[in-house]
Amino acid sequence: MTVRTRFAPSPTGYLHIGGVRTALFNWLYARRHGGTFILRIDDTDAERNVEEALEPILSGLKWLGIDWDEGPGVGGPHAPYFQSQRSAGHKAAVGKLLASGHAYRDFAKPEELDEERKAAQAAGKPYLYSRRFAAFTSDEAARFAAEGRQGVVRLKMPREGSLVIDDAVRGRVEFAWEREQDHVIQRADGSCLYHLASVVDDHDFEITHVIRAEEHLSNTPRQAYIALSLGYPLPAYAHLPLVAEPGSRTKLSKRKLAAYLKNPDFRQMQDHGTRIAERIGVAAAADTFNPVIVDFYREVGYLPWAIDNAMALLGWAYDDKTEFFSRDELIAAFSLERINASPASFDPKKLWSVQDHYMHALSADEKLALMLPYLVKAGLVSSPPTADQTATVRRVIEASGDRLKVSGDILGYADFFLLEEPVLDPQAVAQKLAKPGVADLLARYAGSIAAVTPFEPGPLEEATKAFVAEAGLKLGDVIHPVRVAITGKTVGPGLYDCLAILGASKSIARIDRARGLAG
RNA sequence: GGCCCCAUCGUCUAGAGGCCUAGGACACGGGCCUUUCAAGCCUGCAACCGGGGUUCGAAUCCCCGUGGGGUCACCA
Repeated sequence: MTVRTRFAPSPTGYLHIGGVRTALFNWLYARRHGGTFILRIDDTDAERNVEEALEPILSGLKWLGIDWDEGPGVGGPHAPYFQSQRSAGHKAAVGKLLASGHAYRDFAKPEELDEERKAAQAAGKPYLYSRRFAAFTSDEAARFAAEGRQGVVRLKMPREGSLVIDDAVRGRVEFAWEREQDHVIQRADGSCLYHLASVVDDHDFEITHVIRAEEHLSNTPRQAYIALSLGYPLPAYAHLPLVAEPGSRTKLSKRKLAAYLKNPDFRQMQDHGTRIAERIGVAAAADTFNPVIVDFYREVGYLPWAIDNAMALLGWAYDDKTEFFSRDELIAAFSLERINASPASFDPKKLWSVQDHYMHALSADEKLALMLPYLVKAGLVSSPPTADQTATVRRVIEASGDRLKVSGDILGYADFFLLEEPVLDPQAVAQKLAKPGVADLLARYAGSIAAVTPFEPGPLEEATKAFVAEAGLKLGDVIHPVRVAITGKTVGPGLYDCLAILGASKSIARIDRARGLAG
């Protein structure tokens, strides 16, 4: 049997990080078993701008390297892959269910249903529809319709016995049929609902493994009932643990963003990303740009595989020590058996550290290719960058080392080299420059390095140490004010690197100018 | 509330009856290195929800509590 899995997002306008985990696991399982990974768009709820709402999802998956074998853009033998375009099949299935007595037309009004529900509640009994307005024959249906009632189609759920599924993550799970409601599968307007459509499409697509989040576990009985009634074989089920909020076990939801922002780690990640976004002209409104949404990571310059690797670790582990996997290694290592059953909370710090690890592993040239576009977008280099600019940025990247955690971080490390004048951080100026004697110190230091040749880190270090020794100072006494003088900041690459990258004339000019601000 | 799921350091997890004095990673604390900030190295702190069984032996199996979560739409 060829493994066939699917990810079936609704066009909501953004790709949620929890959805990424579900997509990733489906993809990994298919790849692991030489199977097929299918992308289906569950758009039965007829939204207005499906295309617009779908784009971020498709581009997000592509960016993450989660490629699909069948679906939008690539087609496939079971096209179309949009649920809204498969309604004929859904309606035919409803017809079959009706004909076989597994479903019925129902003419109850919402308020009548409410009444029953309330009565059951008052009696302290579990609610079960009386089927009072069920029409099992066309005569009955005609009579109800004559009363001006509207008909929907409901599942005629069994009222005894139970369903047992063998979930790949949870093991044996049993549901009593009598606890299941007669769910609506077709609306009065003839359109079909998700559960029906999903089961029919899964069967049409020959899906062998339904791998989805745990929130769907309690939907399984009605779906299994539909499948069984239609004579479909049941797929294997694997219900993944929920991706929970940072520091909690509650399902991660985009709607609760305000609460997440109270989490210091989440907040820090958000603020860091927002700072970068603002500099490159990306709209960074918190509700559309935050660490729950994949676009956030792409815009800010995280590495896609870092996100994948980090998400794979949410609810799954290979062993007691391996955490980093290449794409091929992850595929080879992945199995449903090793999925954990308990909810896993999303930890921004952990994601950050995985990102750090992968950024760390990149060569200067690889970083250059990723980071240069950020400088272009921020207007710090021309488009395309000149050879000089590129060379400077490359040196900055080398000098910055592991300080650059995401591609967008280059903005804060390269700007003072690329700008004619550094932007001075007032606090840095107050702390390091505005001290008595600093102006004089800077003048003497500028003089002492003016003649250094070549103007490179090694000789500069020697000259600086000699200067310090002669003046009877500590190294820090010189380095801190000089750093602020030439970069405007207190943090950055090593000072000798900064001087060398900037060059003798610019360095000395900046030191001279900073004397005006010094004490 | 009914049904279902879950329960090991703050977080992600390893652990399928003895390898457990419970391992790893992130975070956190201390130290080294050091011109800032990172990185790196050393080191420390920190968990089996509770109670009953079963067993020579339980984090692991069973039961009962407790706690947390999901779900109960003419949403997906």
